[in-house]
Amino acid sequence: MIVEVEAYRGSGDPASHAFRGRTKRNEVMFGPAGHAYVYFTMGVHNCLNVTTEGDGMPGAVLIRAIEPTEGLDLMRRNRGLDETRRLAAGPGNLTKALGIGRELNGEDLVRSRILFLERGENIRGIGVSTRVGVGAGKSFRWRFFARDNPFVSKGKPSVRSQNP
DNA sequence: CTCGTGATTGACT
DNA sequence: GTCAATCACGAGC
Repeated sequence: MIVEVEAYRGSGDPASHAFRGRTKRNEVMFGPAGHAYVYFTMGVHNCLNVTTEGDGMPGAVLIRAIEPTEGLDLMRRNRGLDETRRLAAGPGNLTKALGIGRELNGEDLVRSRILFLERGENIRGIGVSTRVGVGAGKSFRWRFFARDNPFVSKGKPSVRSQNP
């Protein structure tokens, strides 16, 4: 169950990979909505996004944390960690737990049998904050998370914010 | 618990 | 050459 996400857009969002236009890395952000955008960062981690907008309008939602509900053993093995609360708390941890790599970049999440989303219960009590790891000047309050859910990551939002 | 720091690849300027 | 949509770990409180 997804418990923490952040939104990114190309136009008017300096923190977005797509802010300065189309590149080899970010091209799936410019494609149709509902595809996986997987990128590698900090020399170590992959991060999973779901594209939005589409039709030449770049956009994506970064999946930052999930509450594991099944496949716990596999996730523990992938992470080399026992503690359930931290298995998939944080975008890098999440992709490692689920075994998601850049080979899934561009995957059609509507049609794929490998990677897809299912509808679950609506989450009650959604918190809003600035995005994690984004410079203060670029920080819209576009992080959304399940309040009081222990599986949300411990990343610190930046202090200042401005919503367009 | 919080804070500071190093790791390590590759995309972009 | 710069630096990033991060994480783990160790020191200190």
